[in-house]
Amino acid sequence: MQAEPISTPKPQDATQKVADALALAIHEHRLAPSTKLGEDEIGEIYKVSRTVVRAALQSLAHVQLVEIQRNKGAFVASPTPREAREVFEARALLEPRTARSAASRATPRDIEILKDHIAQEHLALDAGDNGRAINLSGRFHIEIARIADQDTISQFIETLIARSSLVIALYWRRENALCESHAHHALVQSIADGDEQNAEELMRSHLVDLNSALDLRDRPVQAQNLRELLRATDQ
Amino acid sequence: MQAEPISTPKPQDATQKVADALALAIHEHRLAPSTKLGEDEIGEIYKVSRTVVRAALQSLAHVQLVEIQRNKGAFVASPTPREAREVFEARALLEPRTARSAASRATPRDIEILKDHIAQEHLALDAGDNGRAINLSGRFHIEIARIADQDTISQFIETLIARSSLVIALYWRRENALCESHAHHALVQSIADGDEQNAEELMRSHLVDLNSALDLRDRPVQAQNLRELLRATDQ
DNA sequence: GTATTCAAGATTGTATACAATTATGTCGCG
DNA sequence: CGCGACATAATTGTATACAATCTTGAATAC
Repeated sequence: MQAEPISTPKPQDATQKVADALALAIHEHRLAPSTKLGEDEIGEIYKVSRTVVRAALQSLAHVQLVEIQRNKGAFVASPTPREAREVFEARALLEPRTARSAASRATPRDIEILKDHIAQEHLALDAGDNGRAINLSGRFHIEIARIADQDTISQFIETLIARSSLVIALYWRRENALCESHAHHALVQSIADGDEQNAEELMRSHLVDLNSALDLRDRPVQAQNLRELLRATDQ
Repeated sequence: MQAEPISTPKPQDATQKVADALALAIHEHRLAPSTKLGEDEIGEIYKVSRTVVRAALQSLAHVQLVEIQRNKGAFVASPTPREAREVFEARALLEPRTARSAASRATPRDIEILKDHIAQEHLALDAGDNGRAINLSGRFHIEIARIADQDTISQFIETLIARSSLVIALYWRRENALCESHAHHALVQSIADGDEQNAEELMRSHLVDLNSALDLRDRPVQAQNLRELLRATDQ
């Protein structure tokens, strides 16, 4: 645990705190896809009422980190291969442009932040904390979007990266996420240089690399629909 | 005094119904930007509790149709010129690609639907129902995204078009929205022909046209911060 | 007459209570 | 022994109650 901006003493929005905590757990792969998120259970954990928990869960459902089934409850989302493909297609559409824009706008301070992200990512990897590394890797992309100074598109990218974390949890096949670090480093370099063309191209190829590290062949999904599946196939 | 006329037809999700009703009202410009949306008031109108109303408002806040200020309440969103610009920039980034994809996938049934949309839009315009016309015009774009069969990007476009409705309410300067109808008609033609290149280009220029019909020069925003503004300037 | 303070009213934030739906486990029948 | 129906438990959906915060307005001091 490092110095994080914990400026939320208590009288701050409790809903946001719960949503953030759950999102972090999902991003760090501590909560696996299809995990049931009972309202009472979460409320007990965070010492808040179901009212607050429900608001948090709905918030997460809006960015598709959780799926809410009426009268059934909330579950950590479990993207289908199709959804996984779409997420990365959308990223391929948005992020290269964003990287270009970031290259044209980045301040020295921004570069510092990006390099810091990479450093922390390395630390997490060395410490074997894969979950944290994945989260940091995602936040690196979010940071670039922030630098690009396009709030609307940044928000989209943020949700896409959140979902990417789930996609990775489900469909990642390679063990070495190291290629990423190299790609990120090169990206920062081109952004620092203000080389828009290169930044855009590096981001594009980086996303292609990420995508190629996924195995999106259909698999009949796991826990969530398990009961329905078994009942349907009726073996 | 609990006796109500007949059934309280609430088999379906009440929250969604309230959210849809409010969204429609906003899209049709019956609710102006910065309008206060009191929870009790809305609850009384739709005969539901504040619990449901709050969920609906939060849902709308997620797509930025309303803005929620802590301890202050919910207001119909009032995009700044910057936000307005960003919304259309994002549309320019996403929709041409979507139109291309739609051109490659559209079925005869899809073409029927699109043409029907245009027809209804004409009817609304002739009837002088501007709100409905604007809403239909937006849904035309959403329909194209649906045909493109990319759910993730479609969702983004849907929120962008929703916000566009607010932008138009605030910054539209031309009276004649007729140009749109023509543009839509040409778009359908190219999609029906499967002419991907043309569809993409037509969508691009259509969005440029729309954007050029906006007057995004800053104006000190209106009602919402009015009180704060007056108190700050202290005249 | 203007400005400041403070108390009452109104509105939102959160917790709890009740209703509706779904899941589970037992009993009885074939 | 397996299957299905029913009762019970658990969970979610909705409503209401209470607490915290903000707004409003009036009384008072200057």
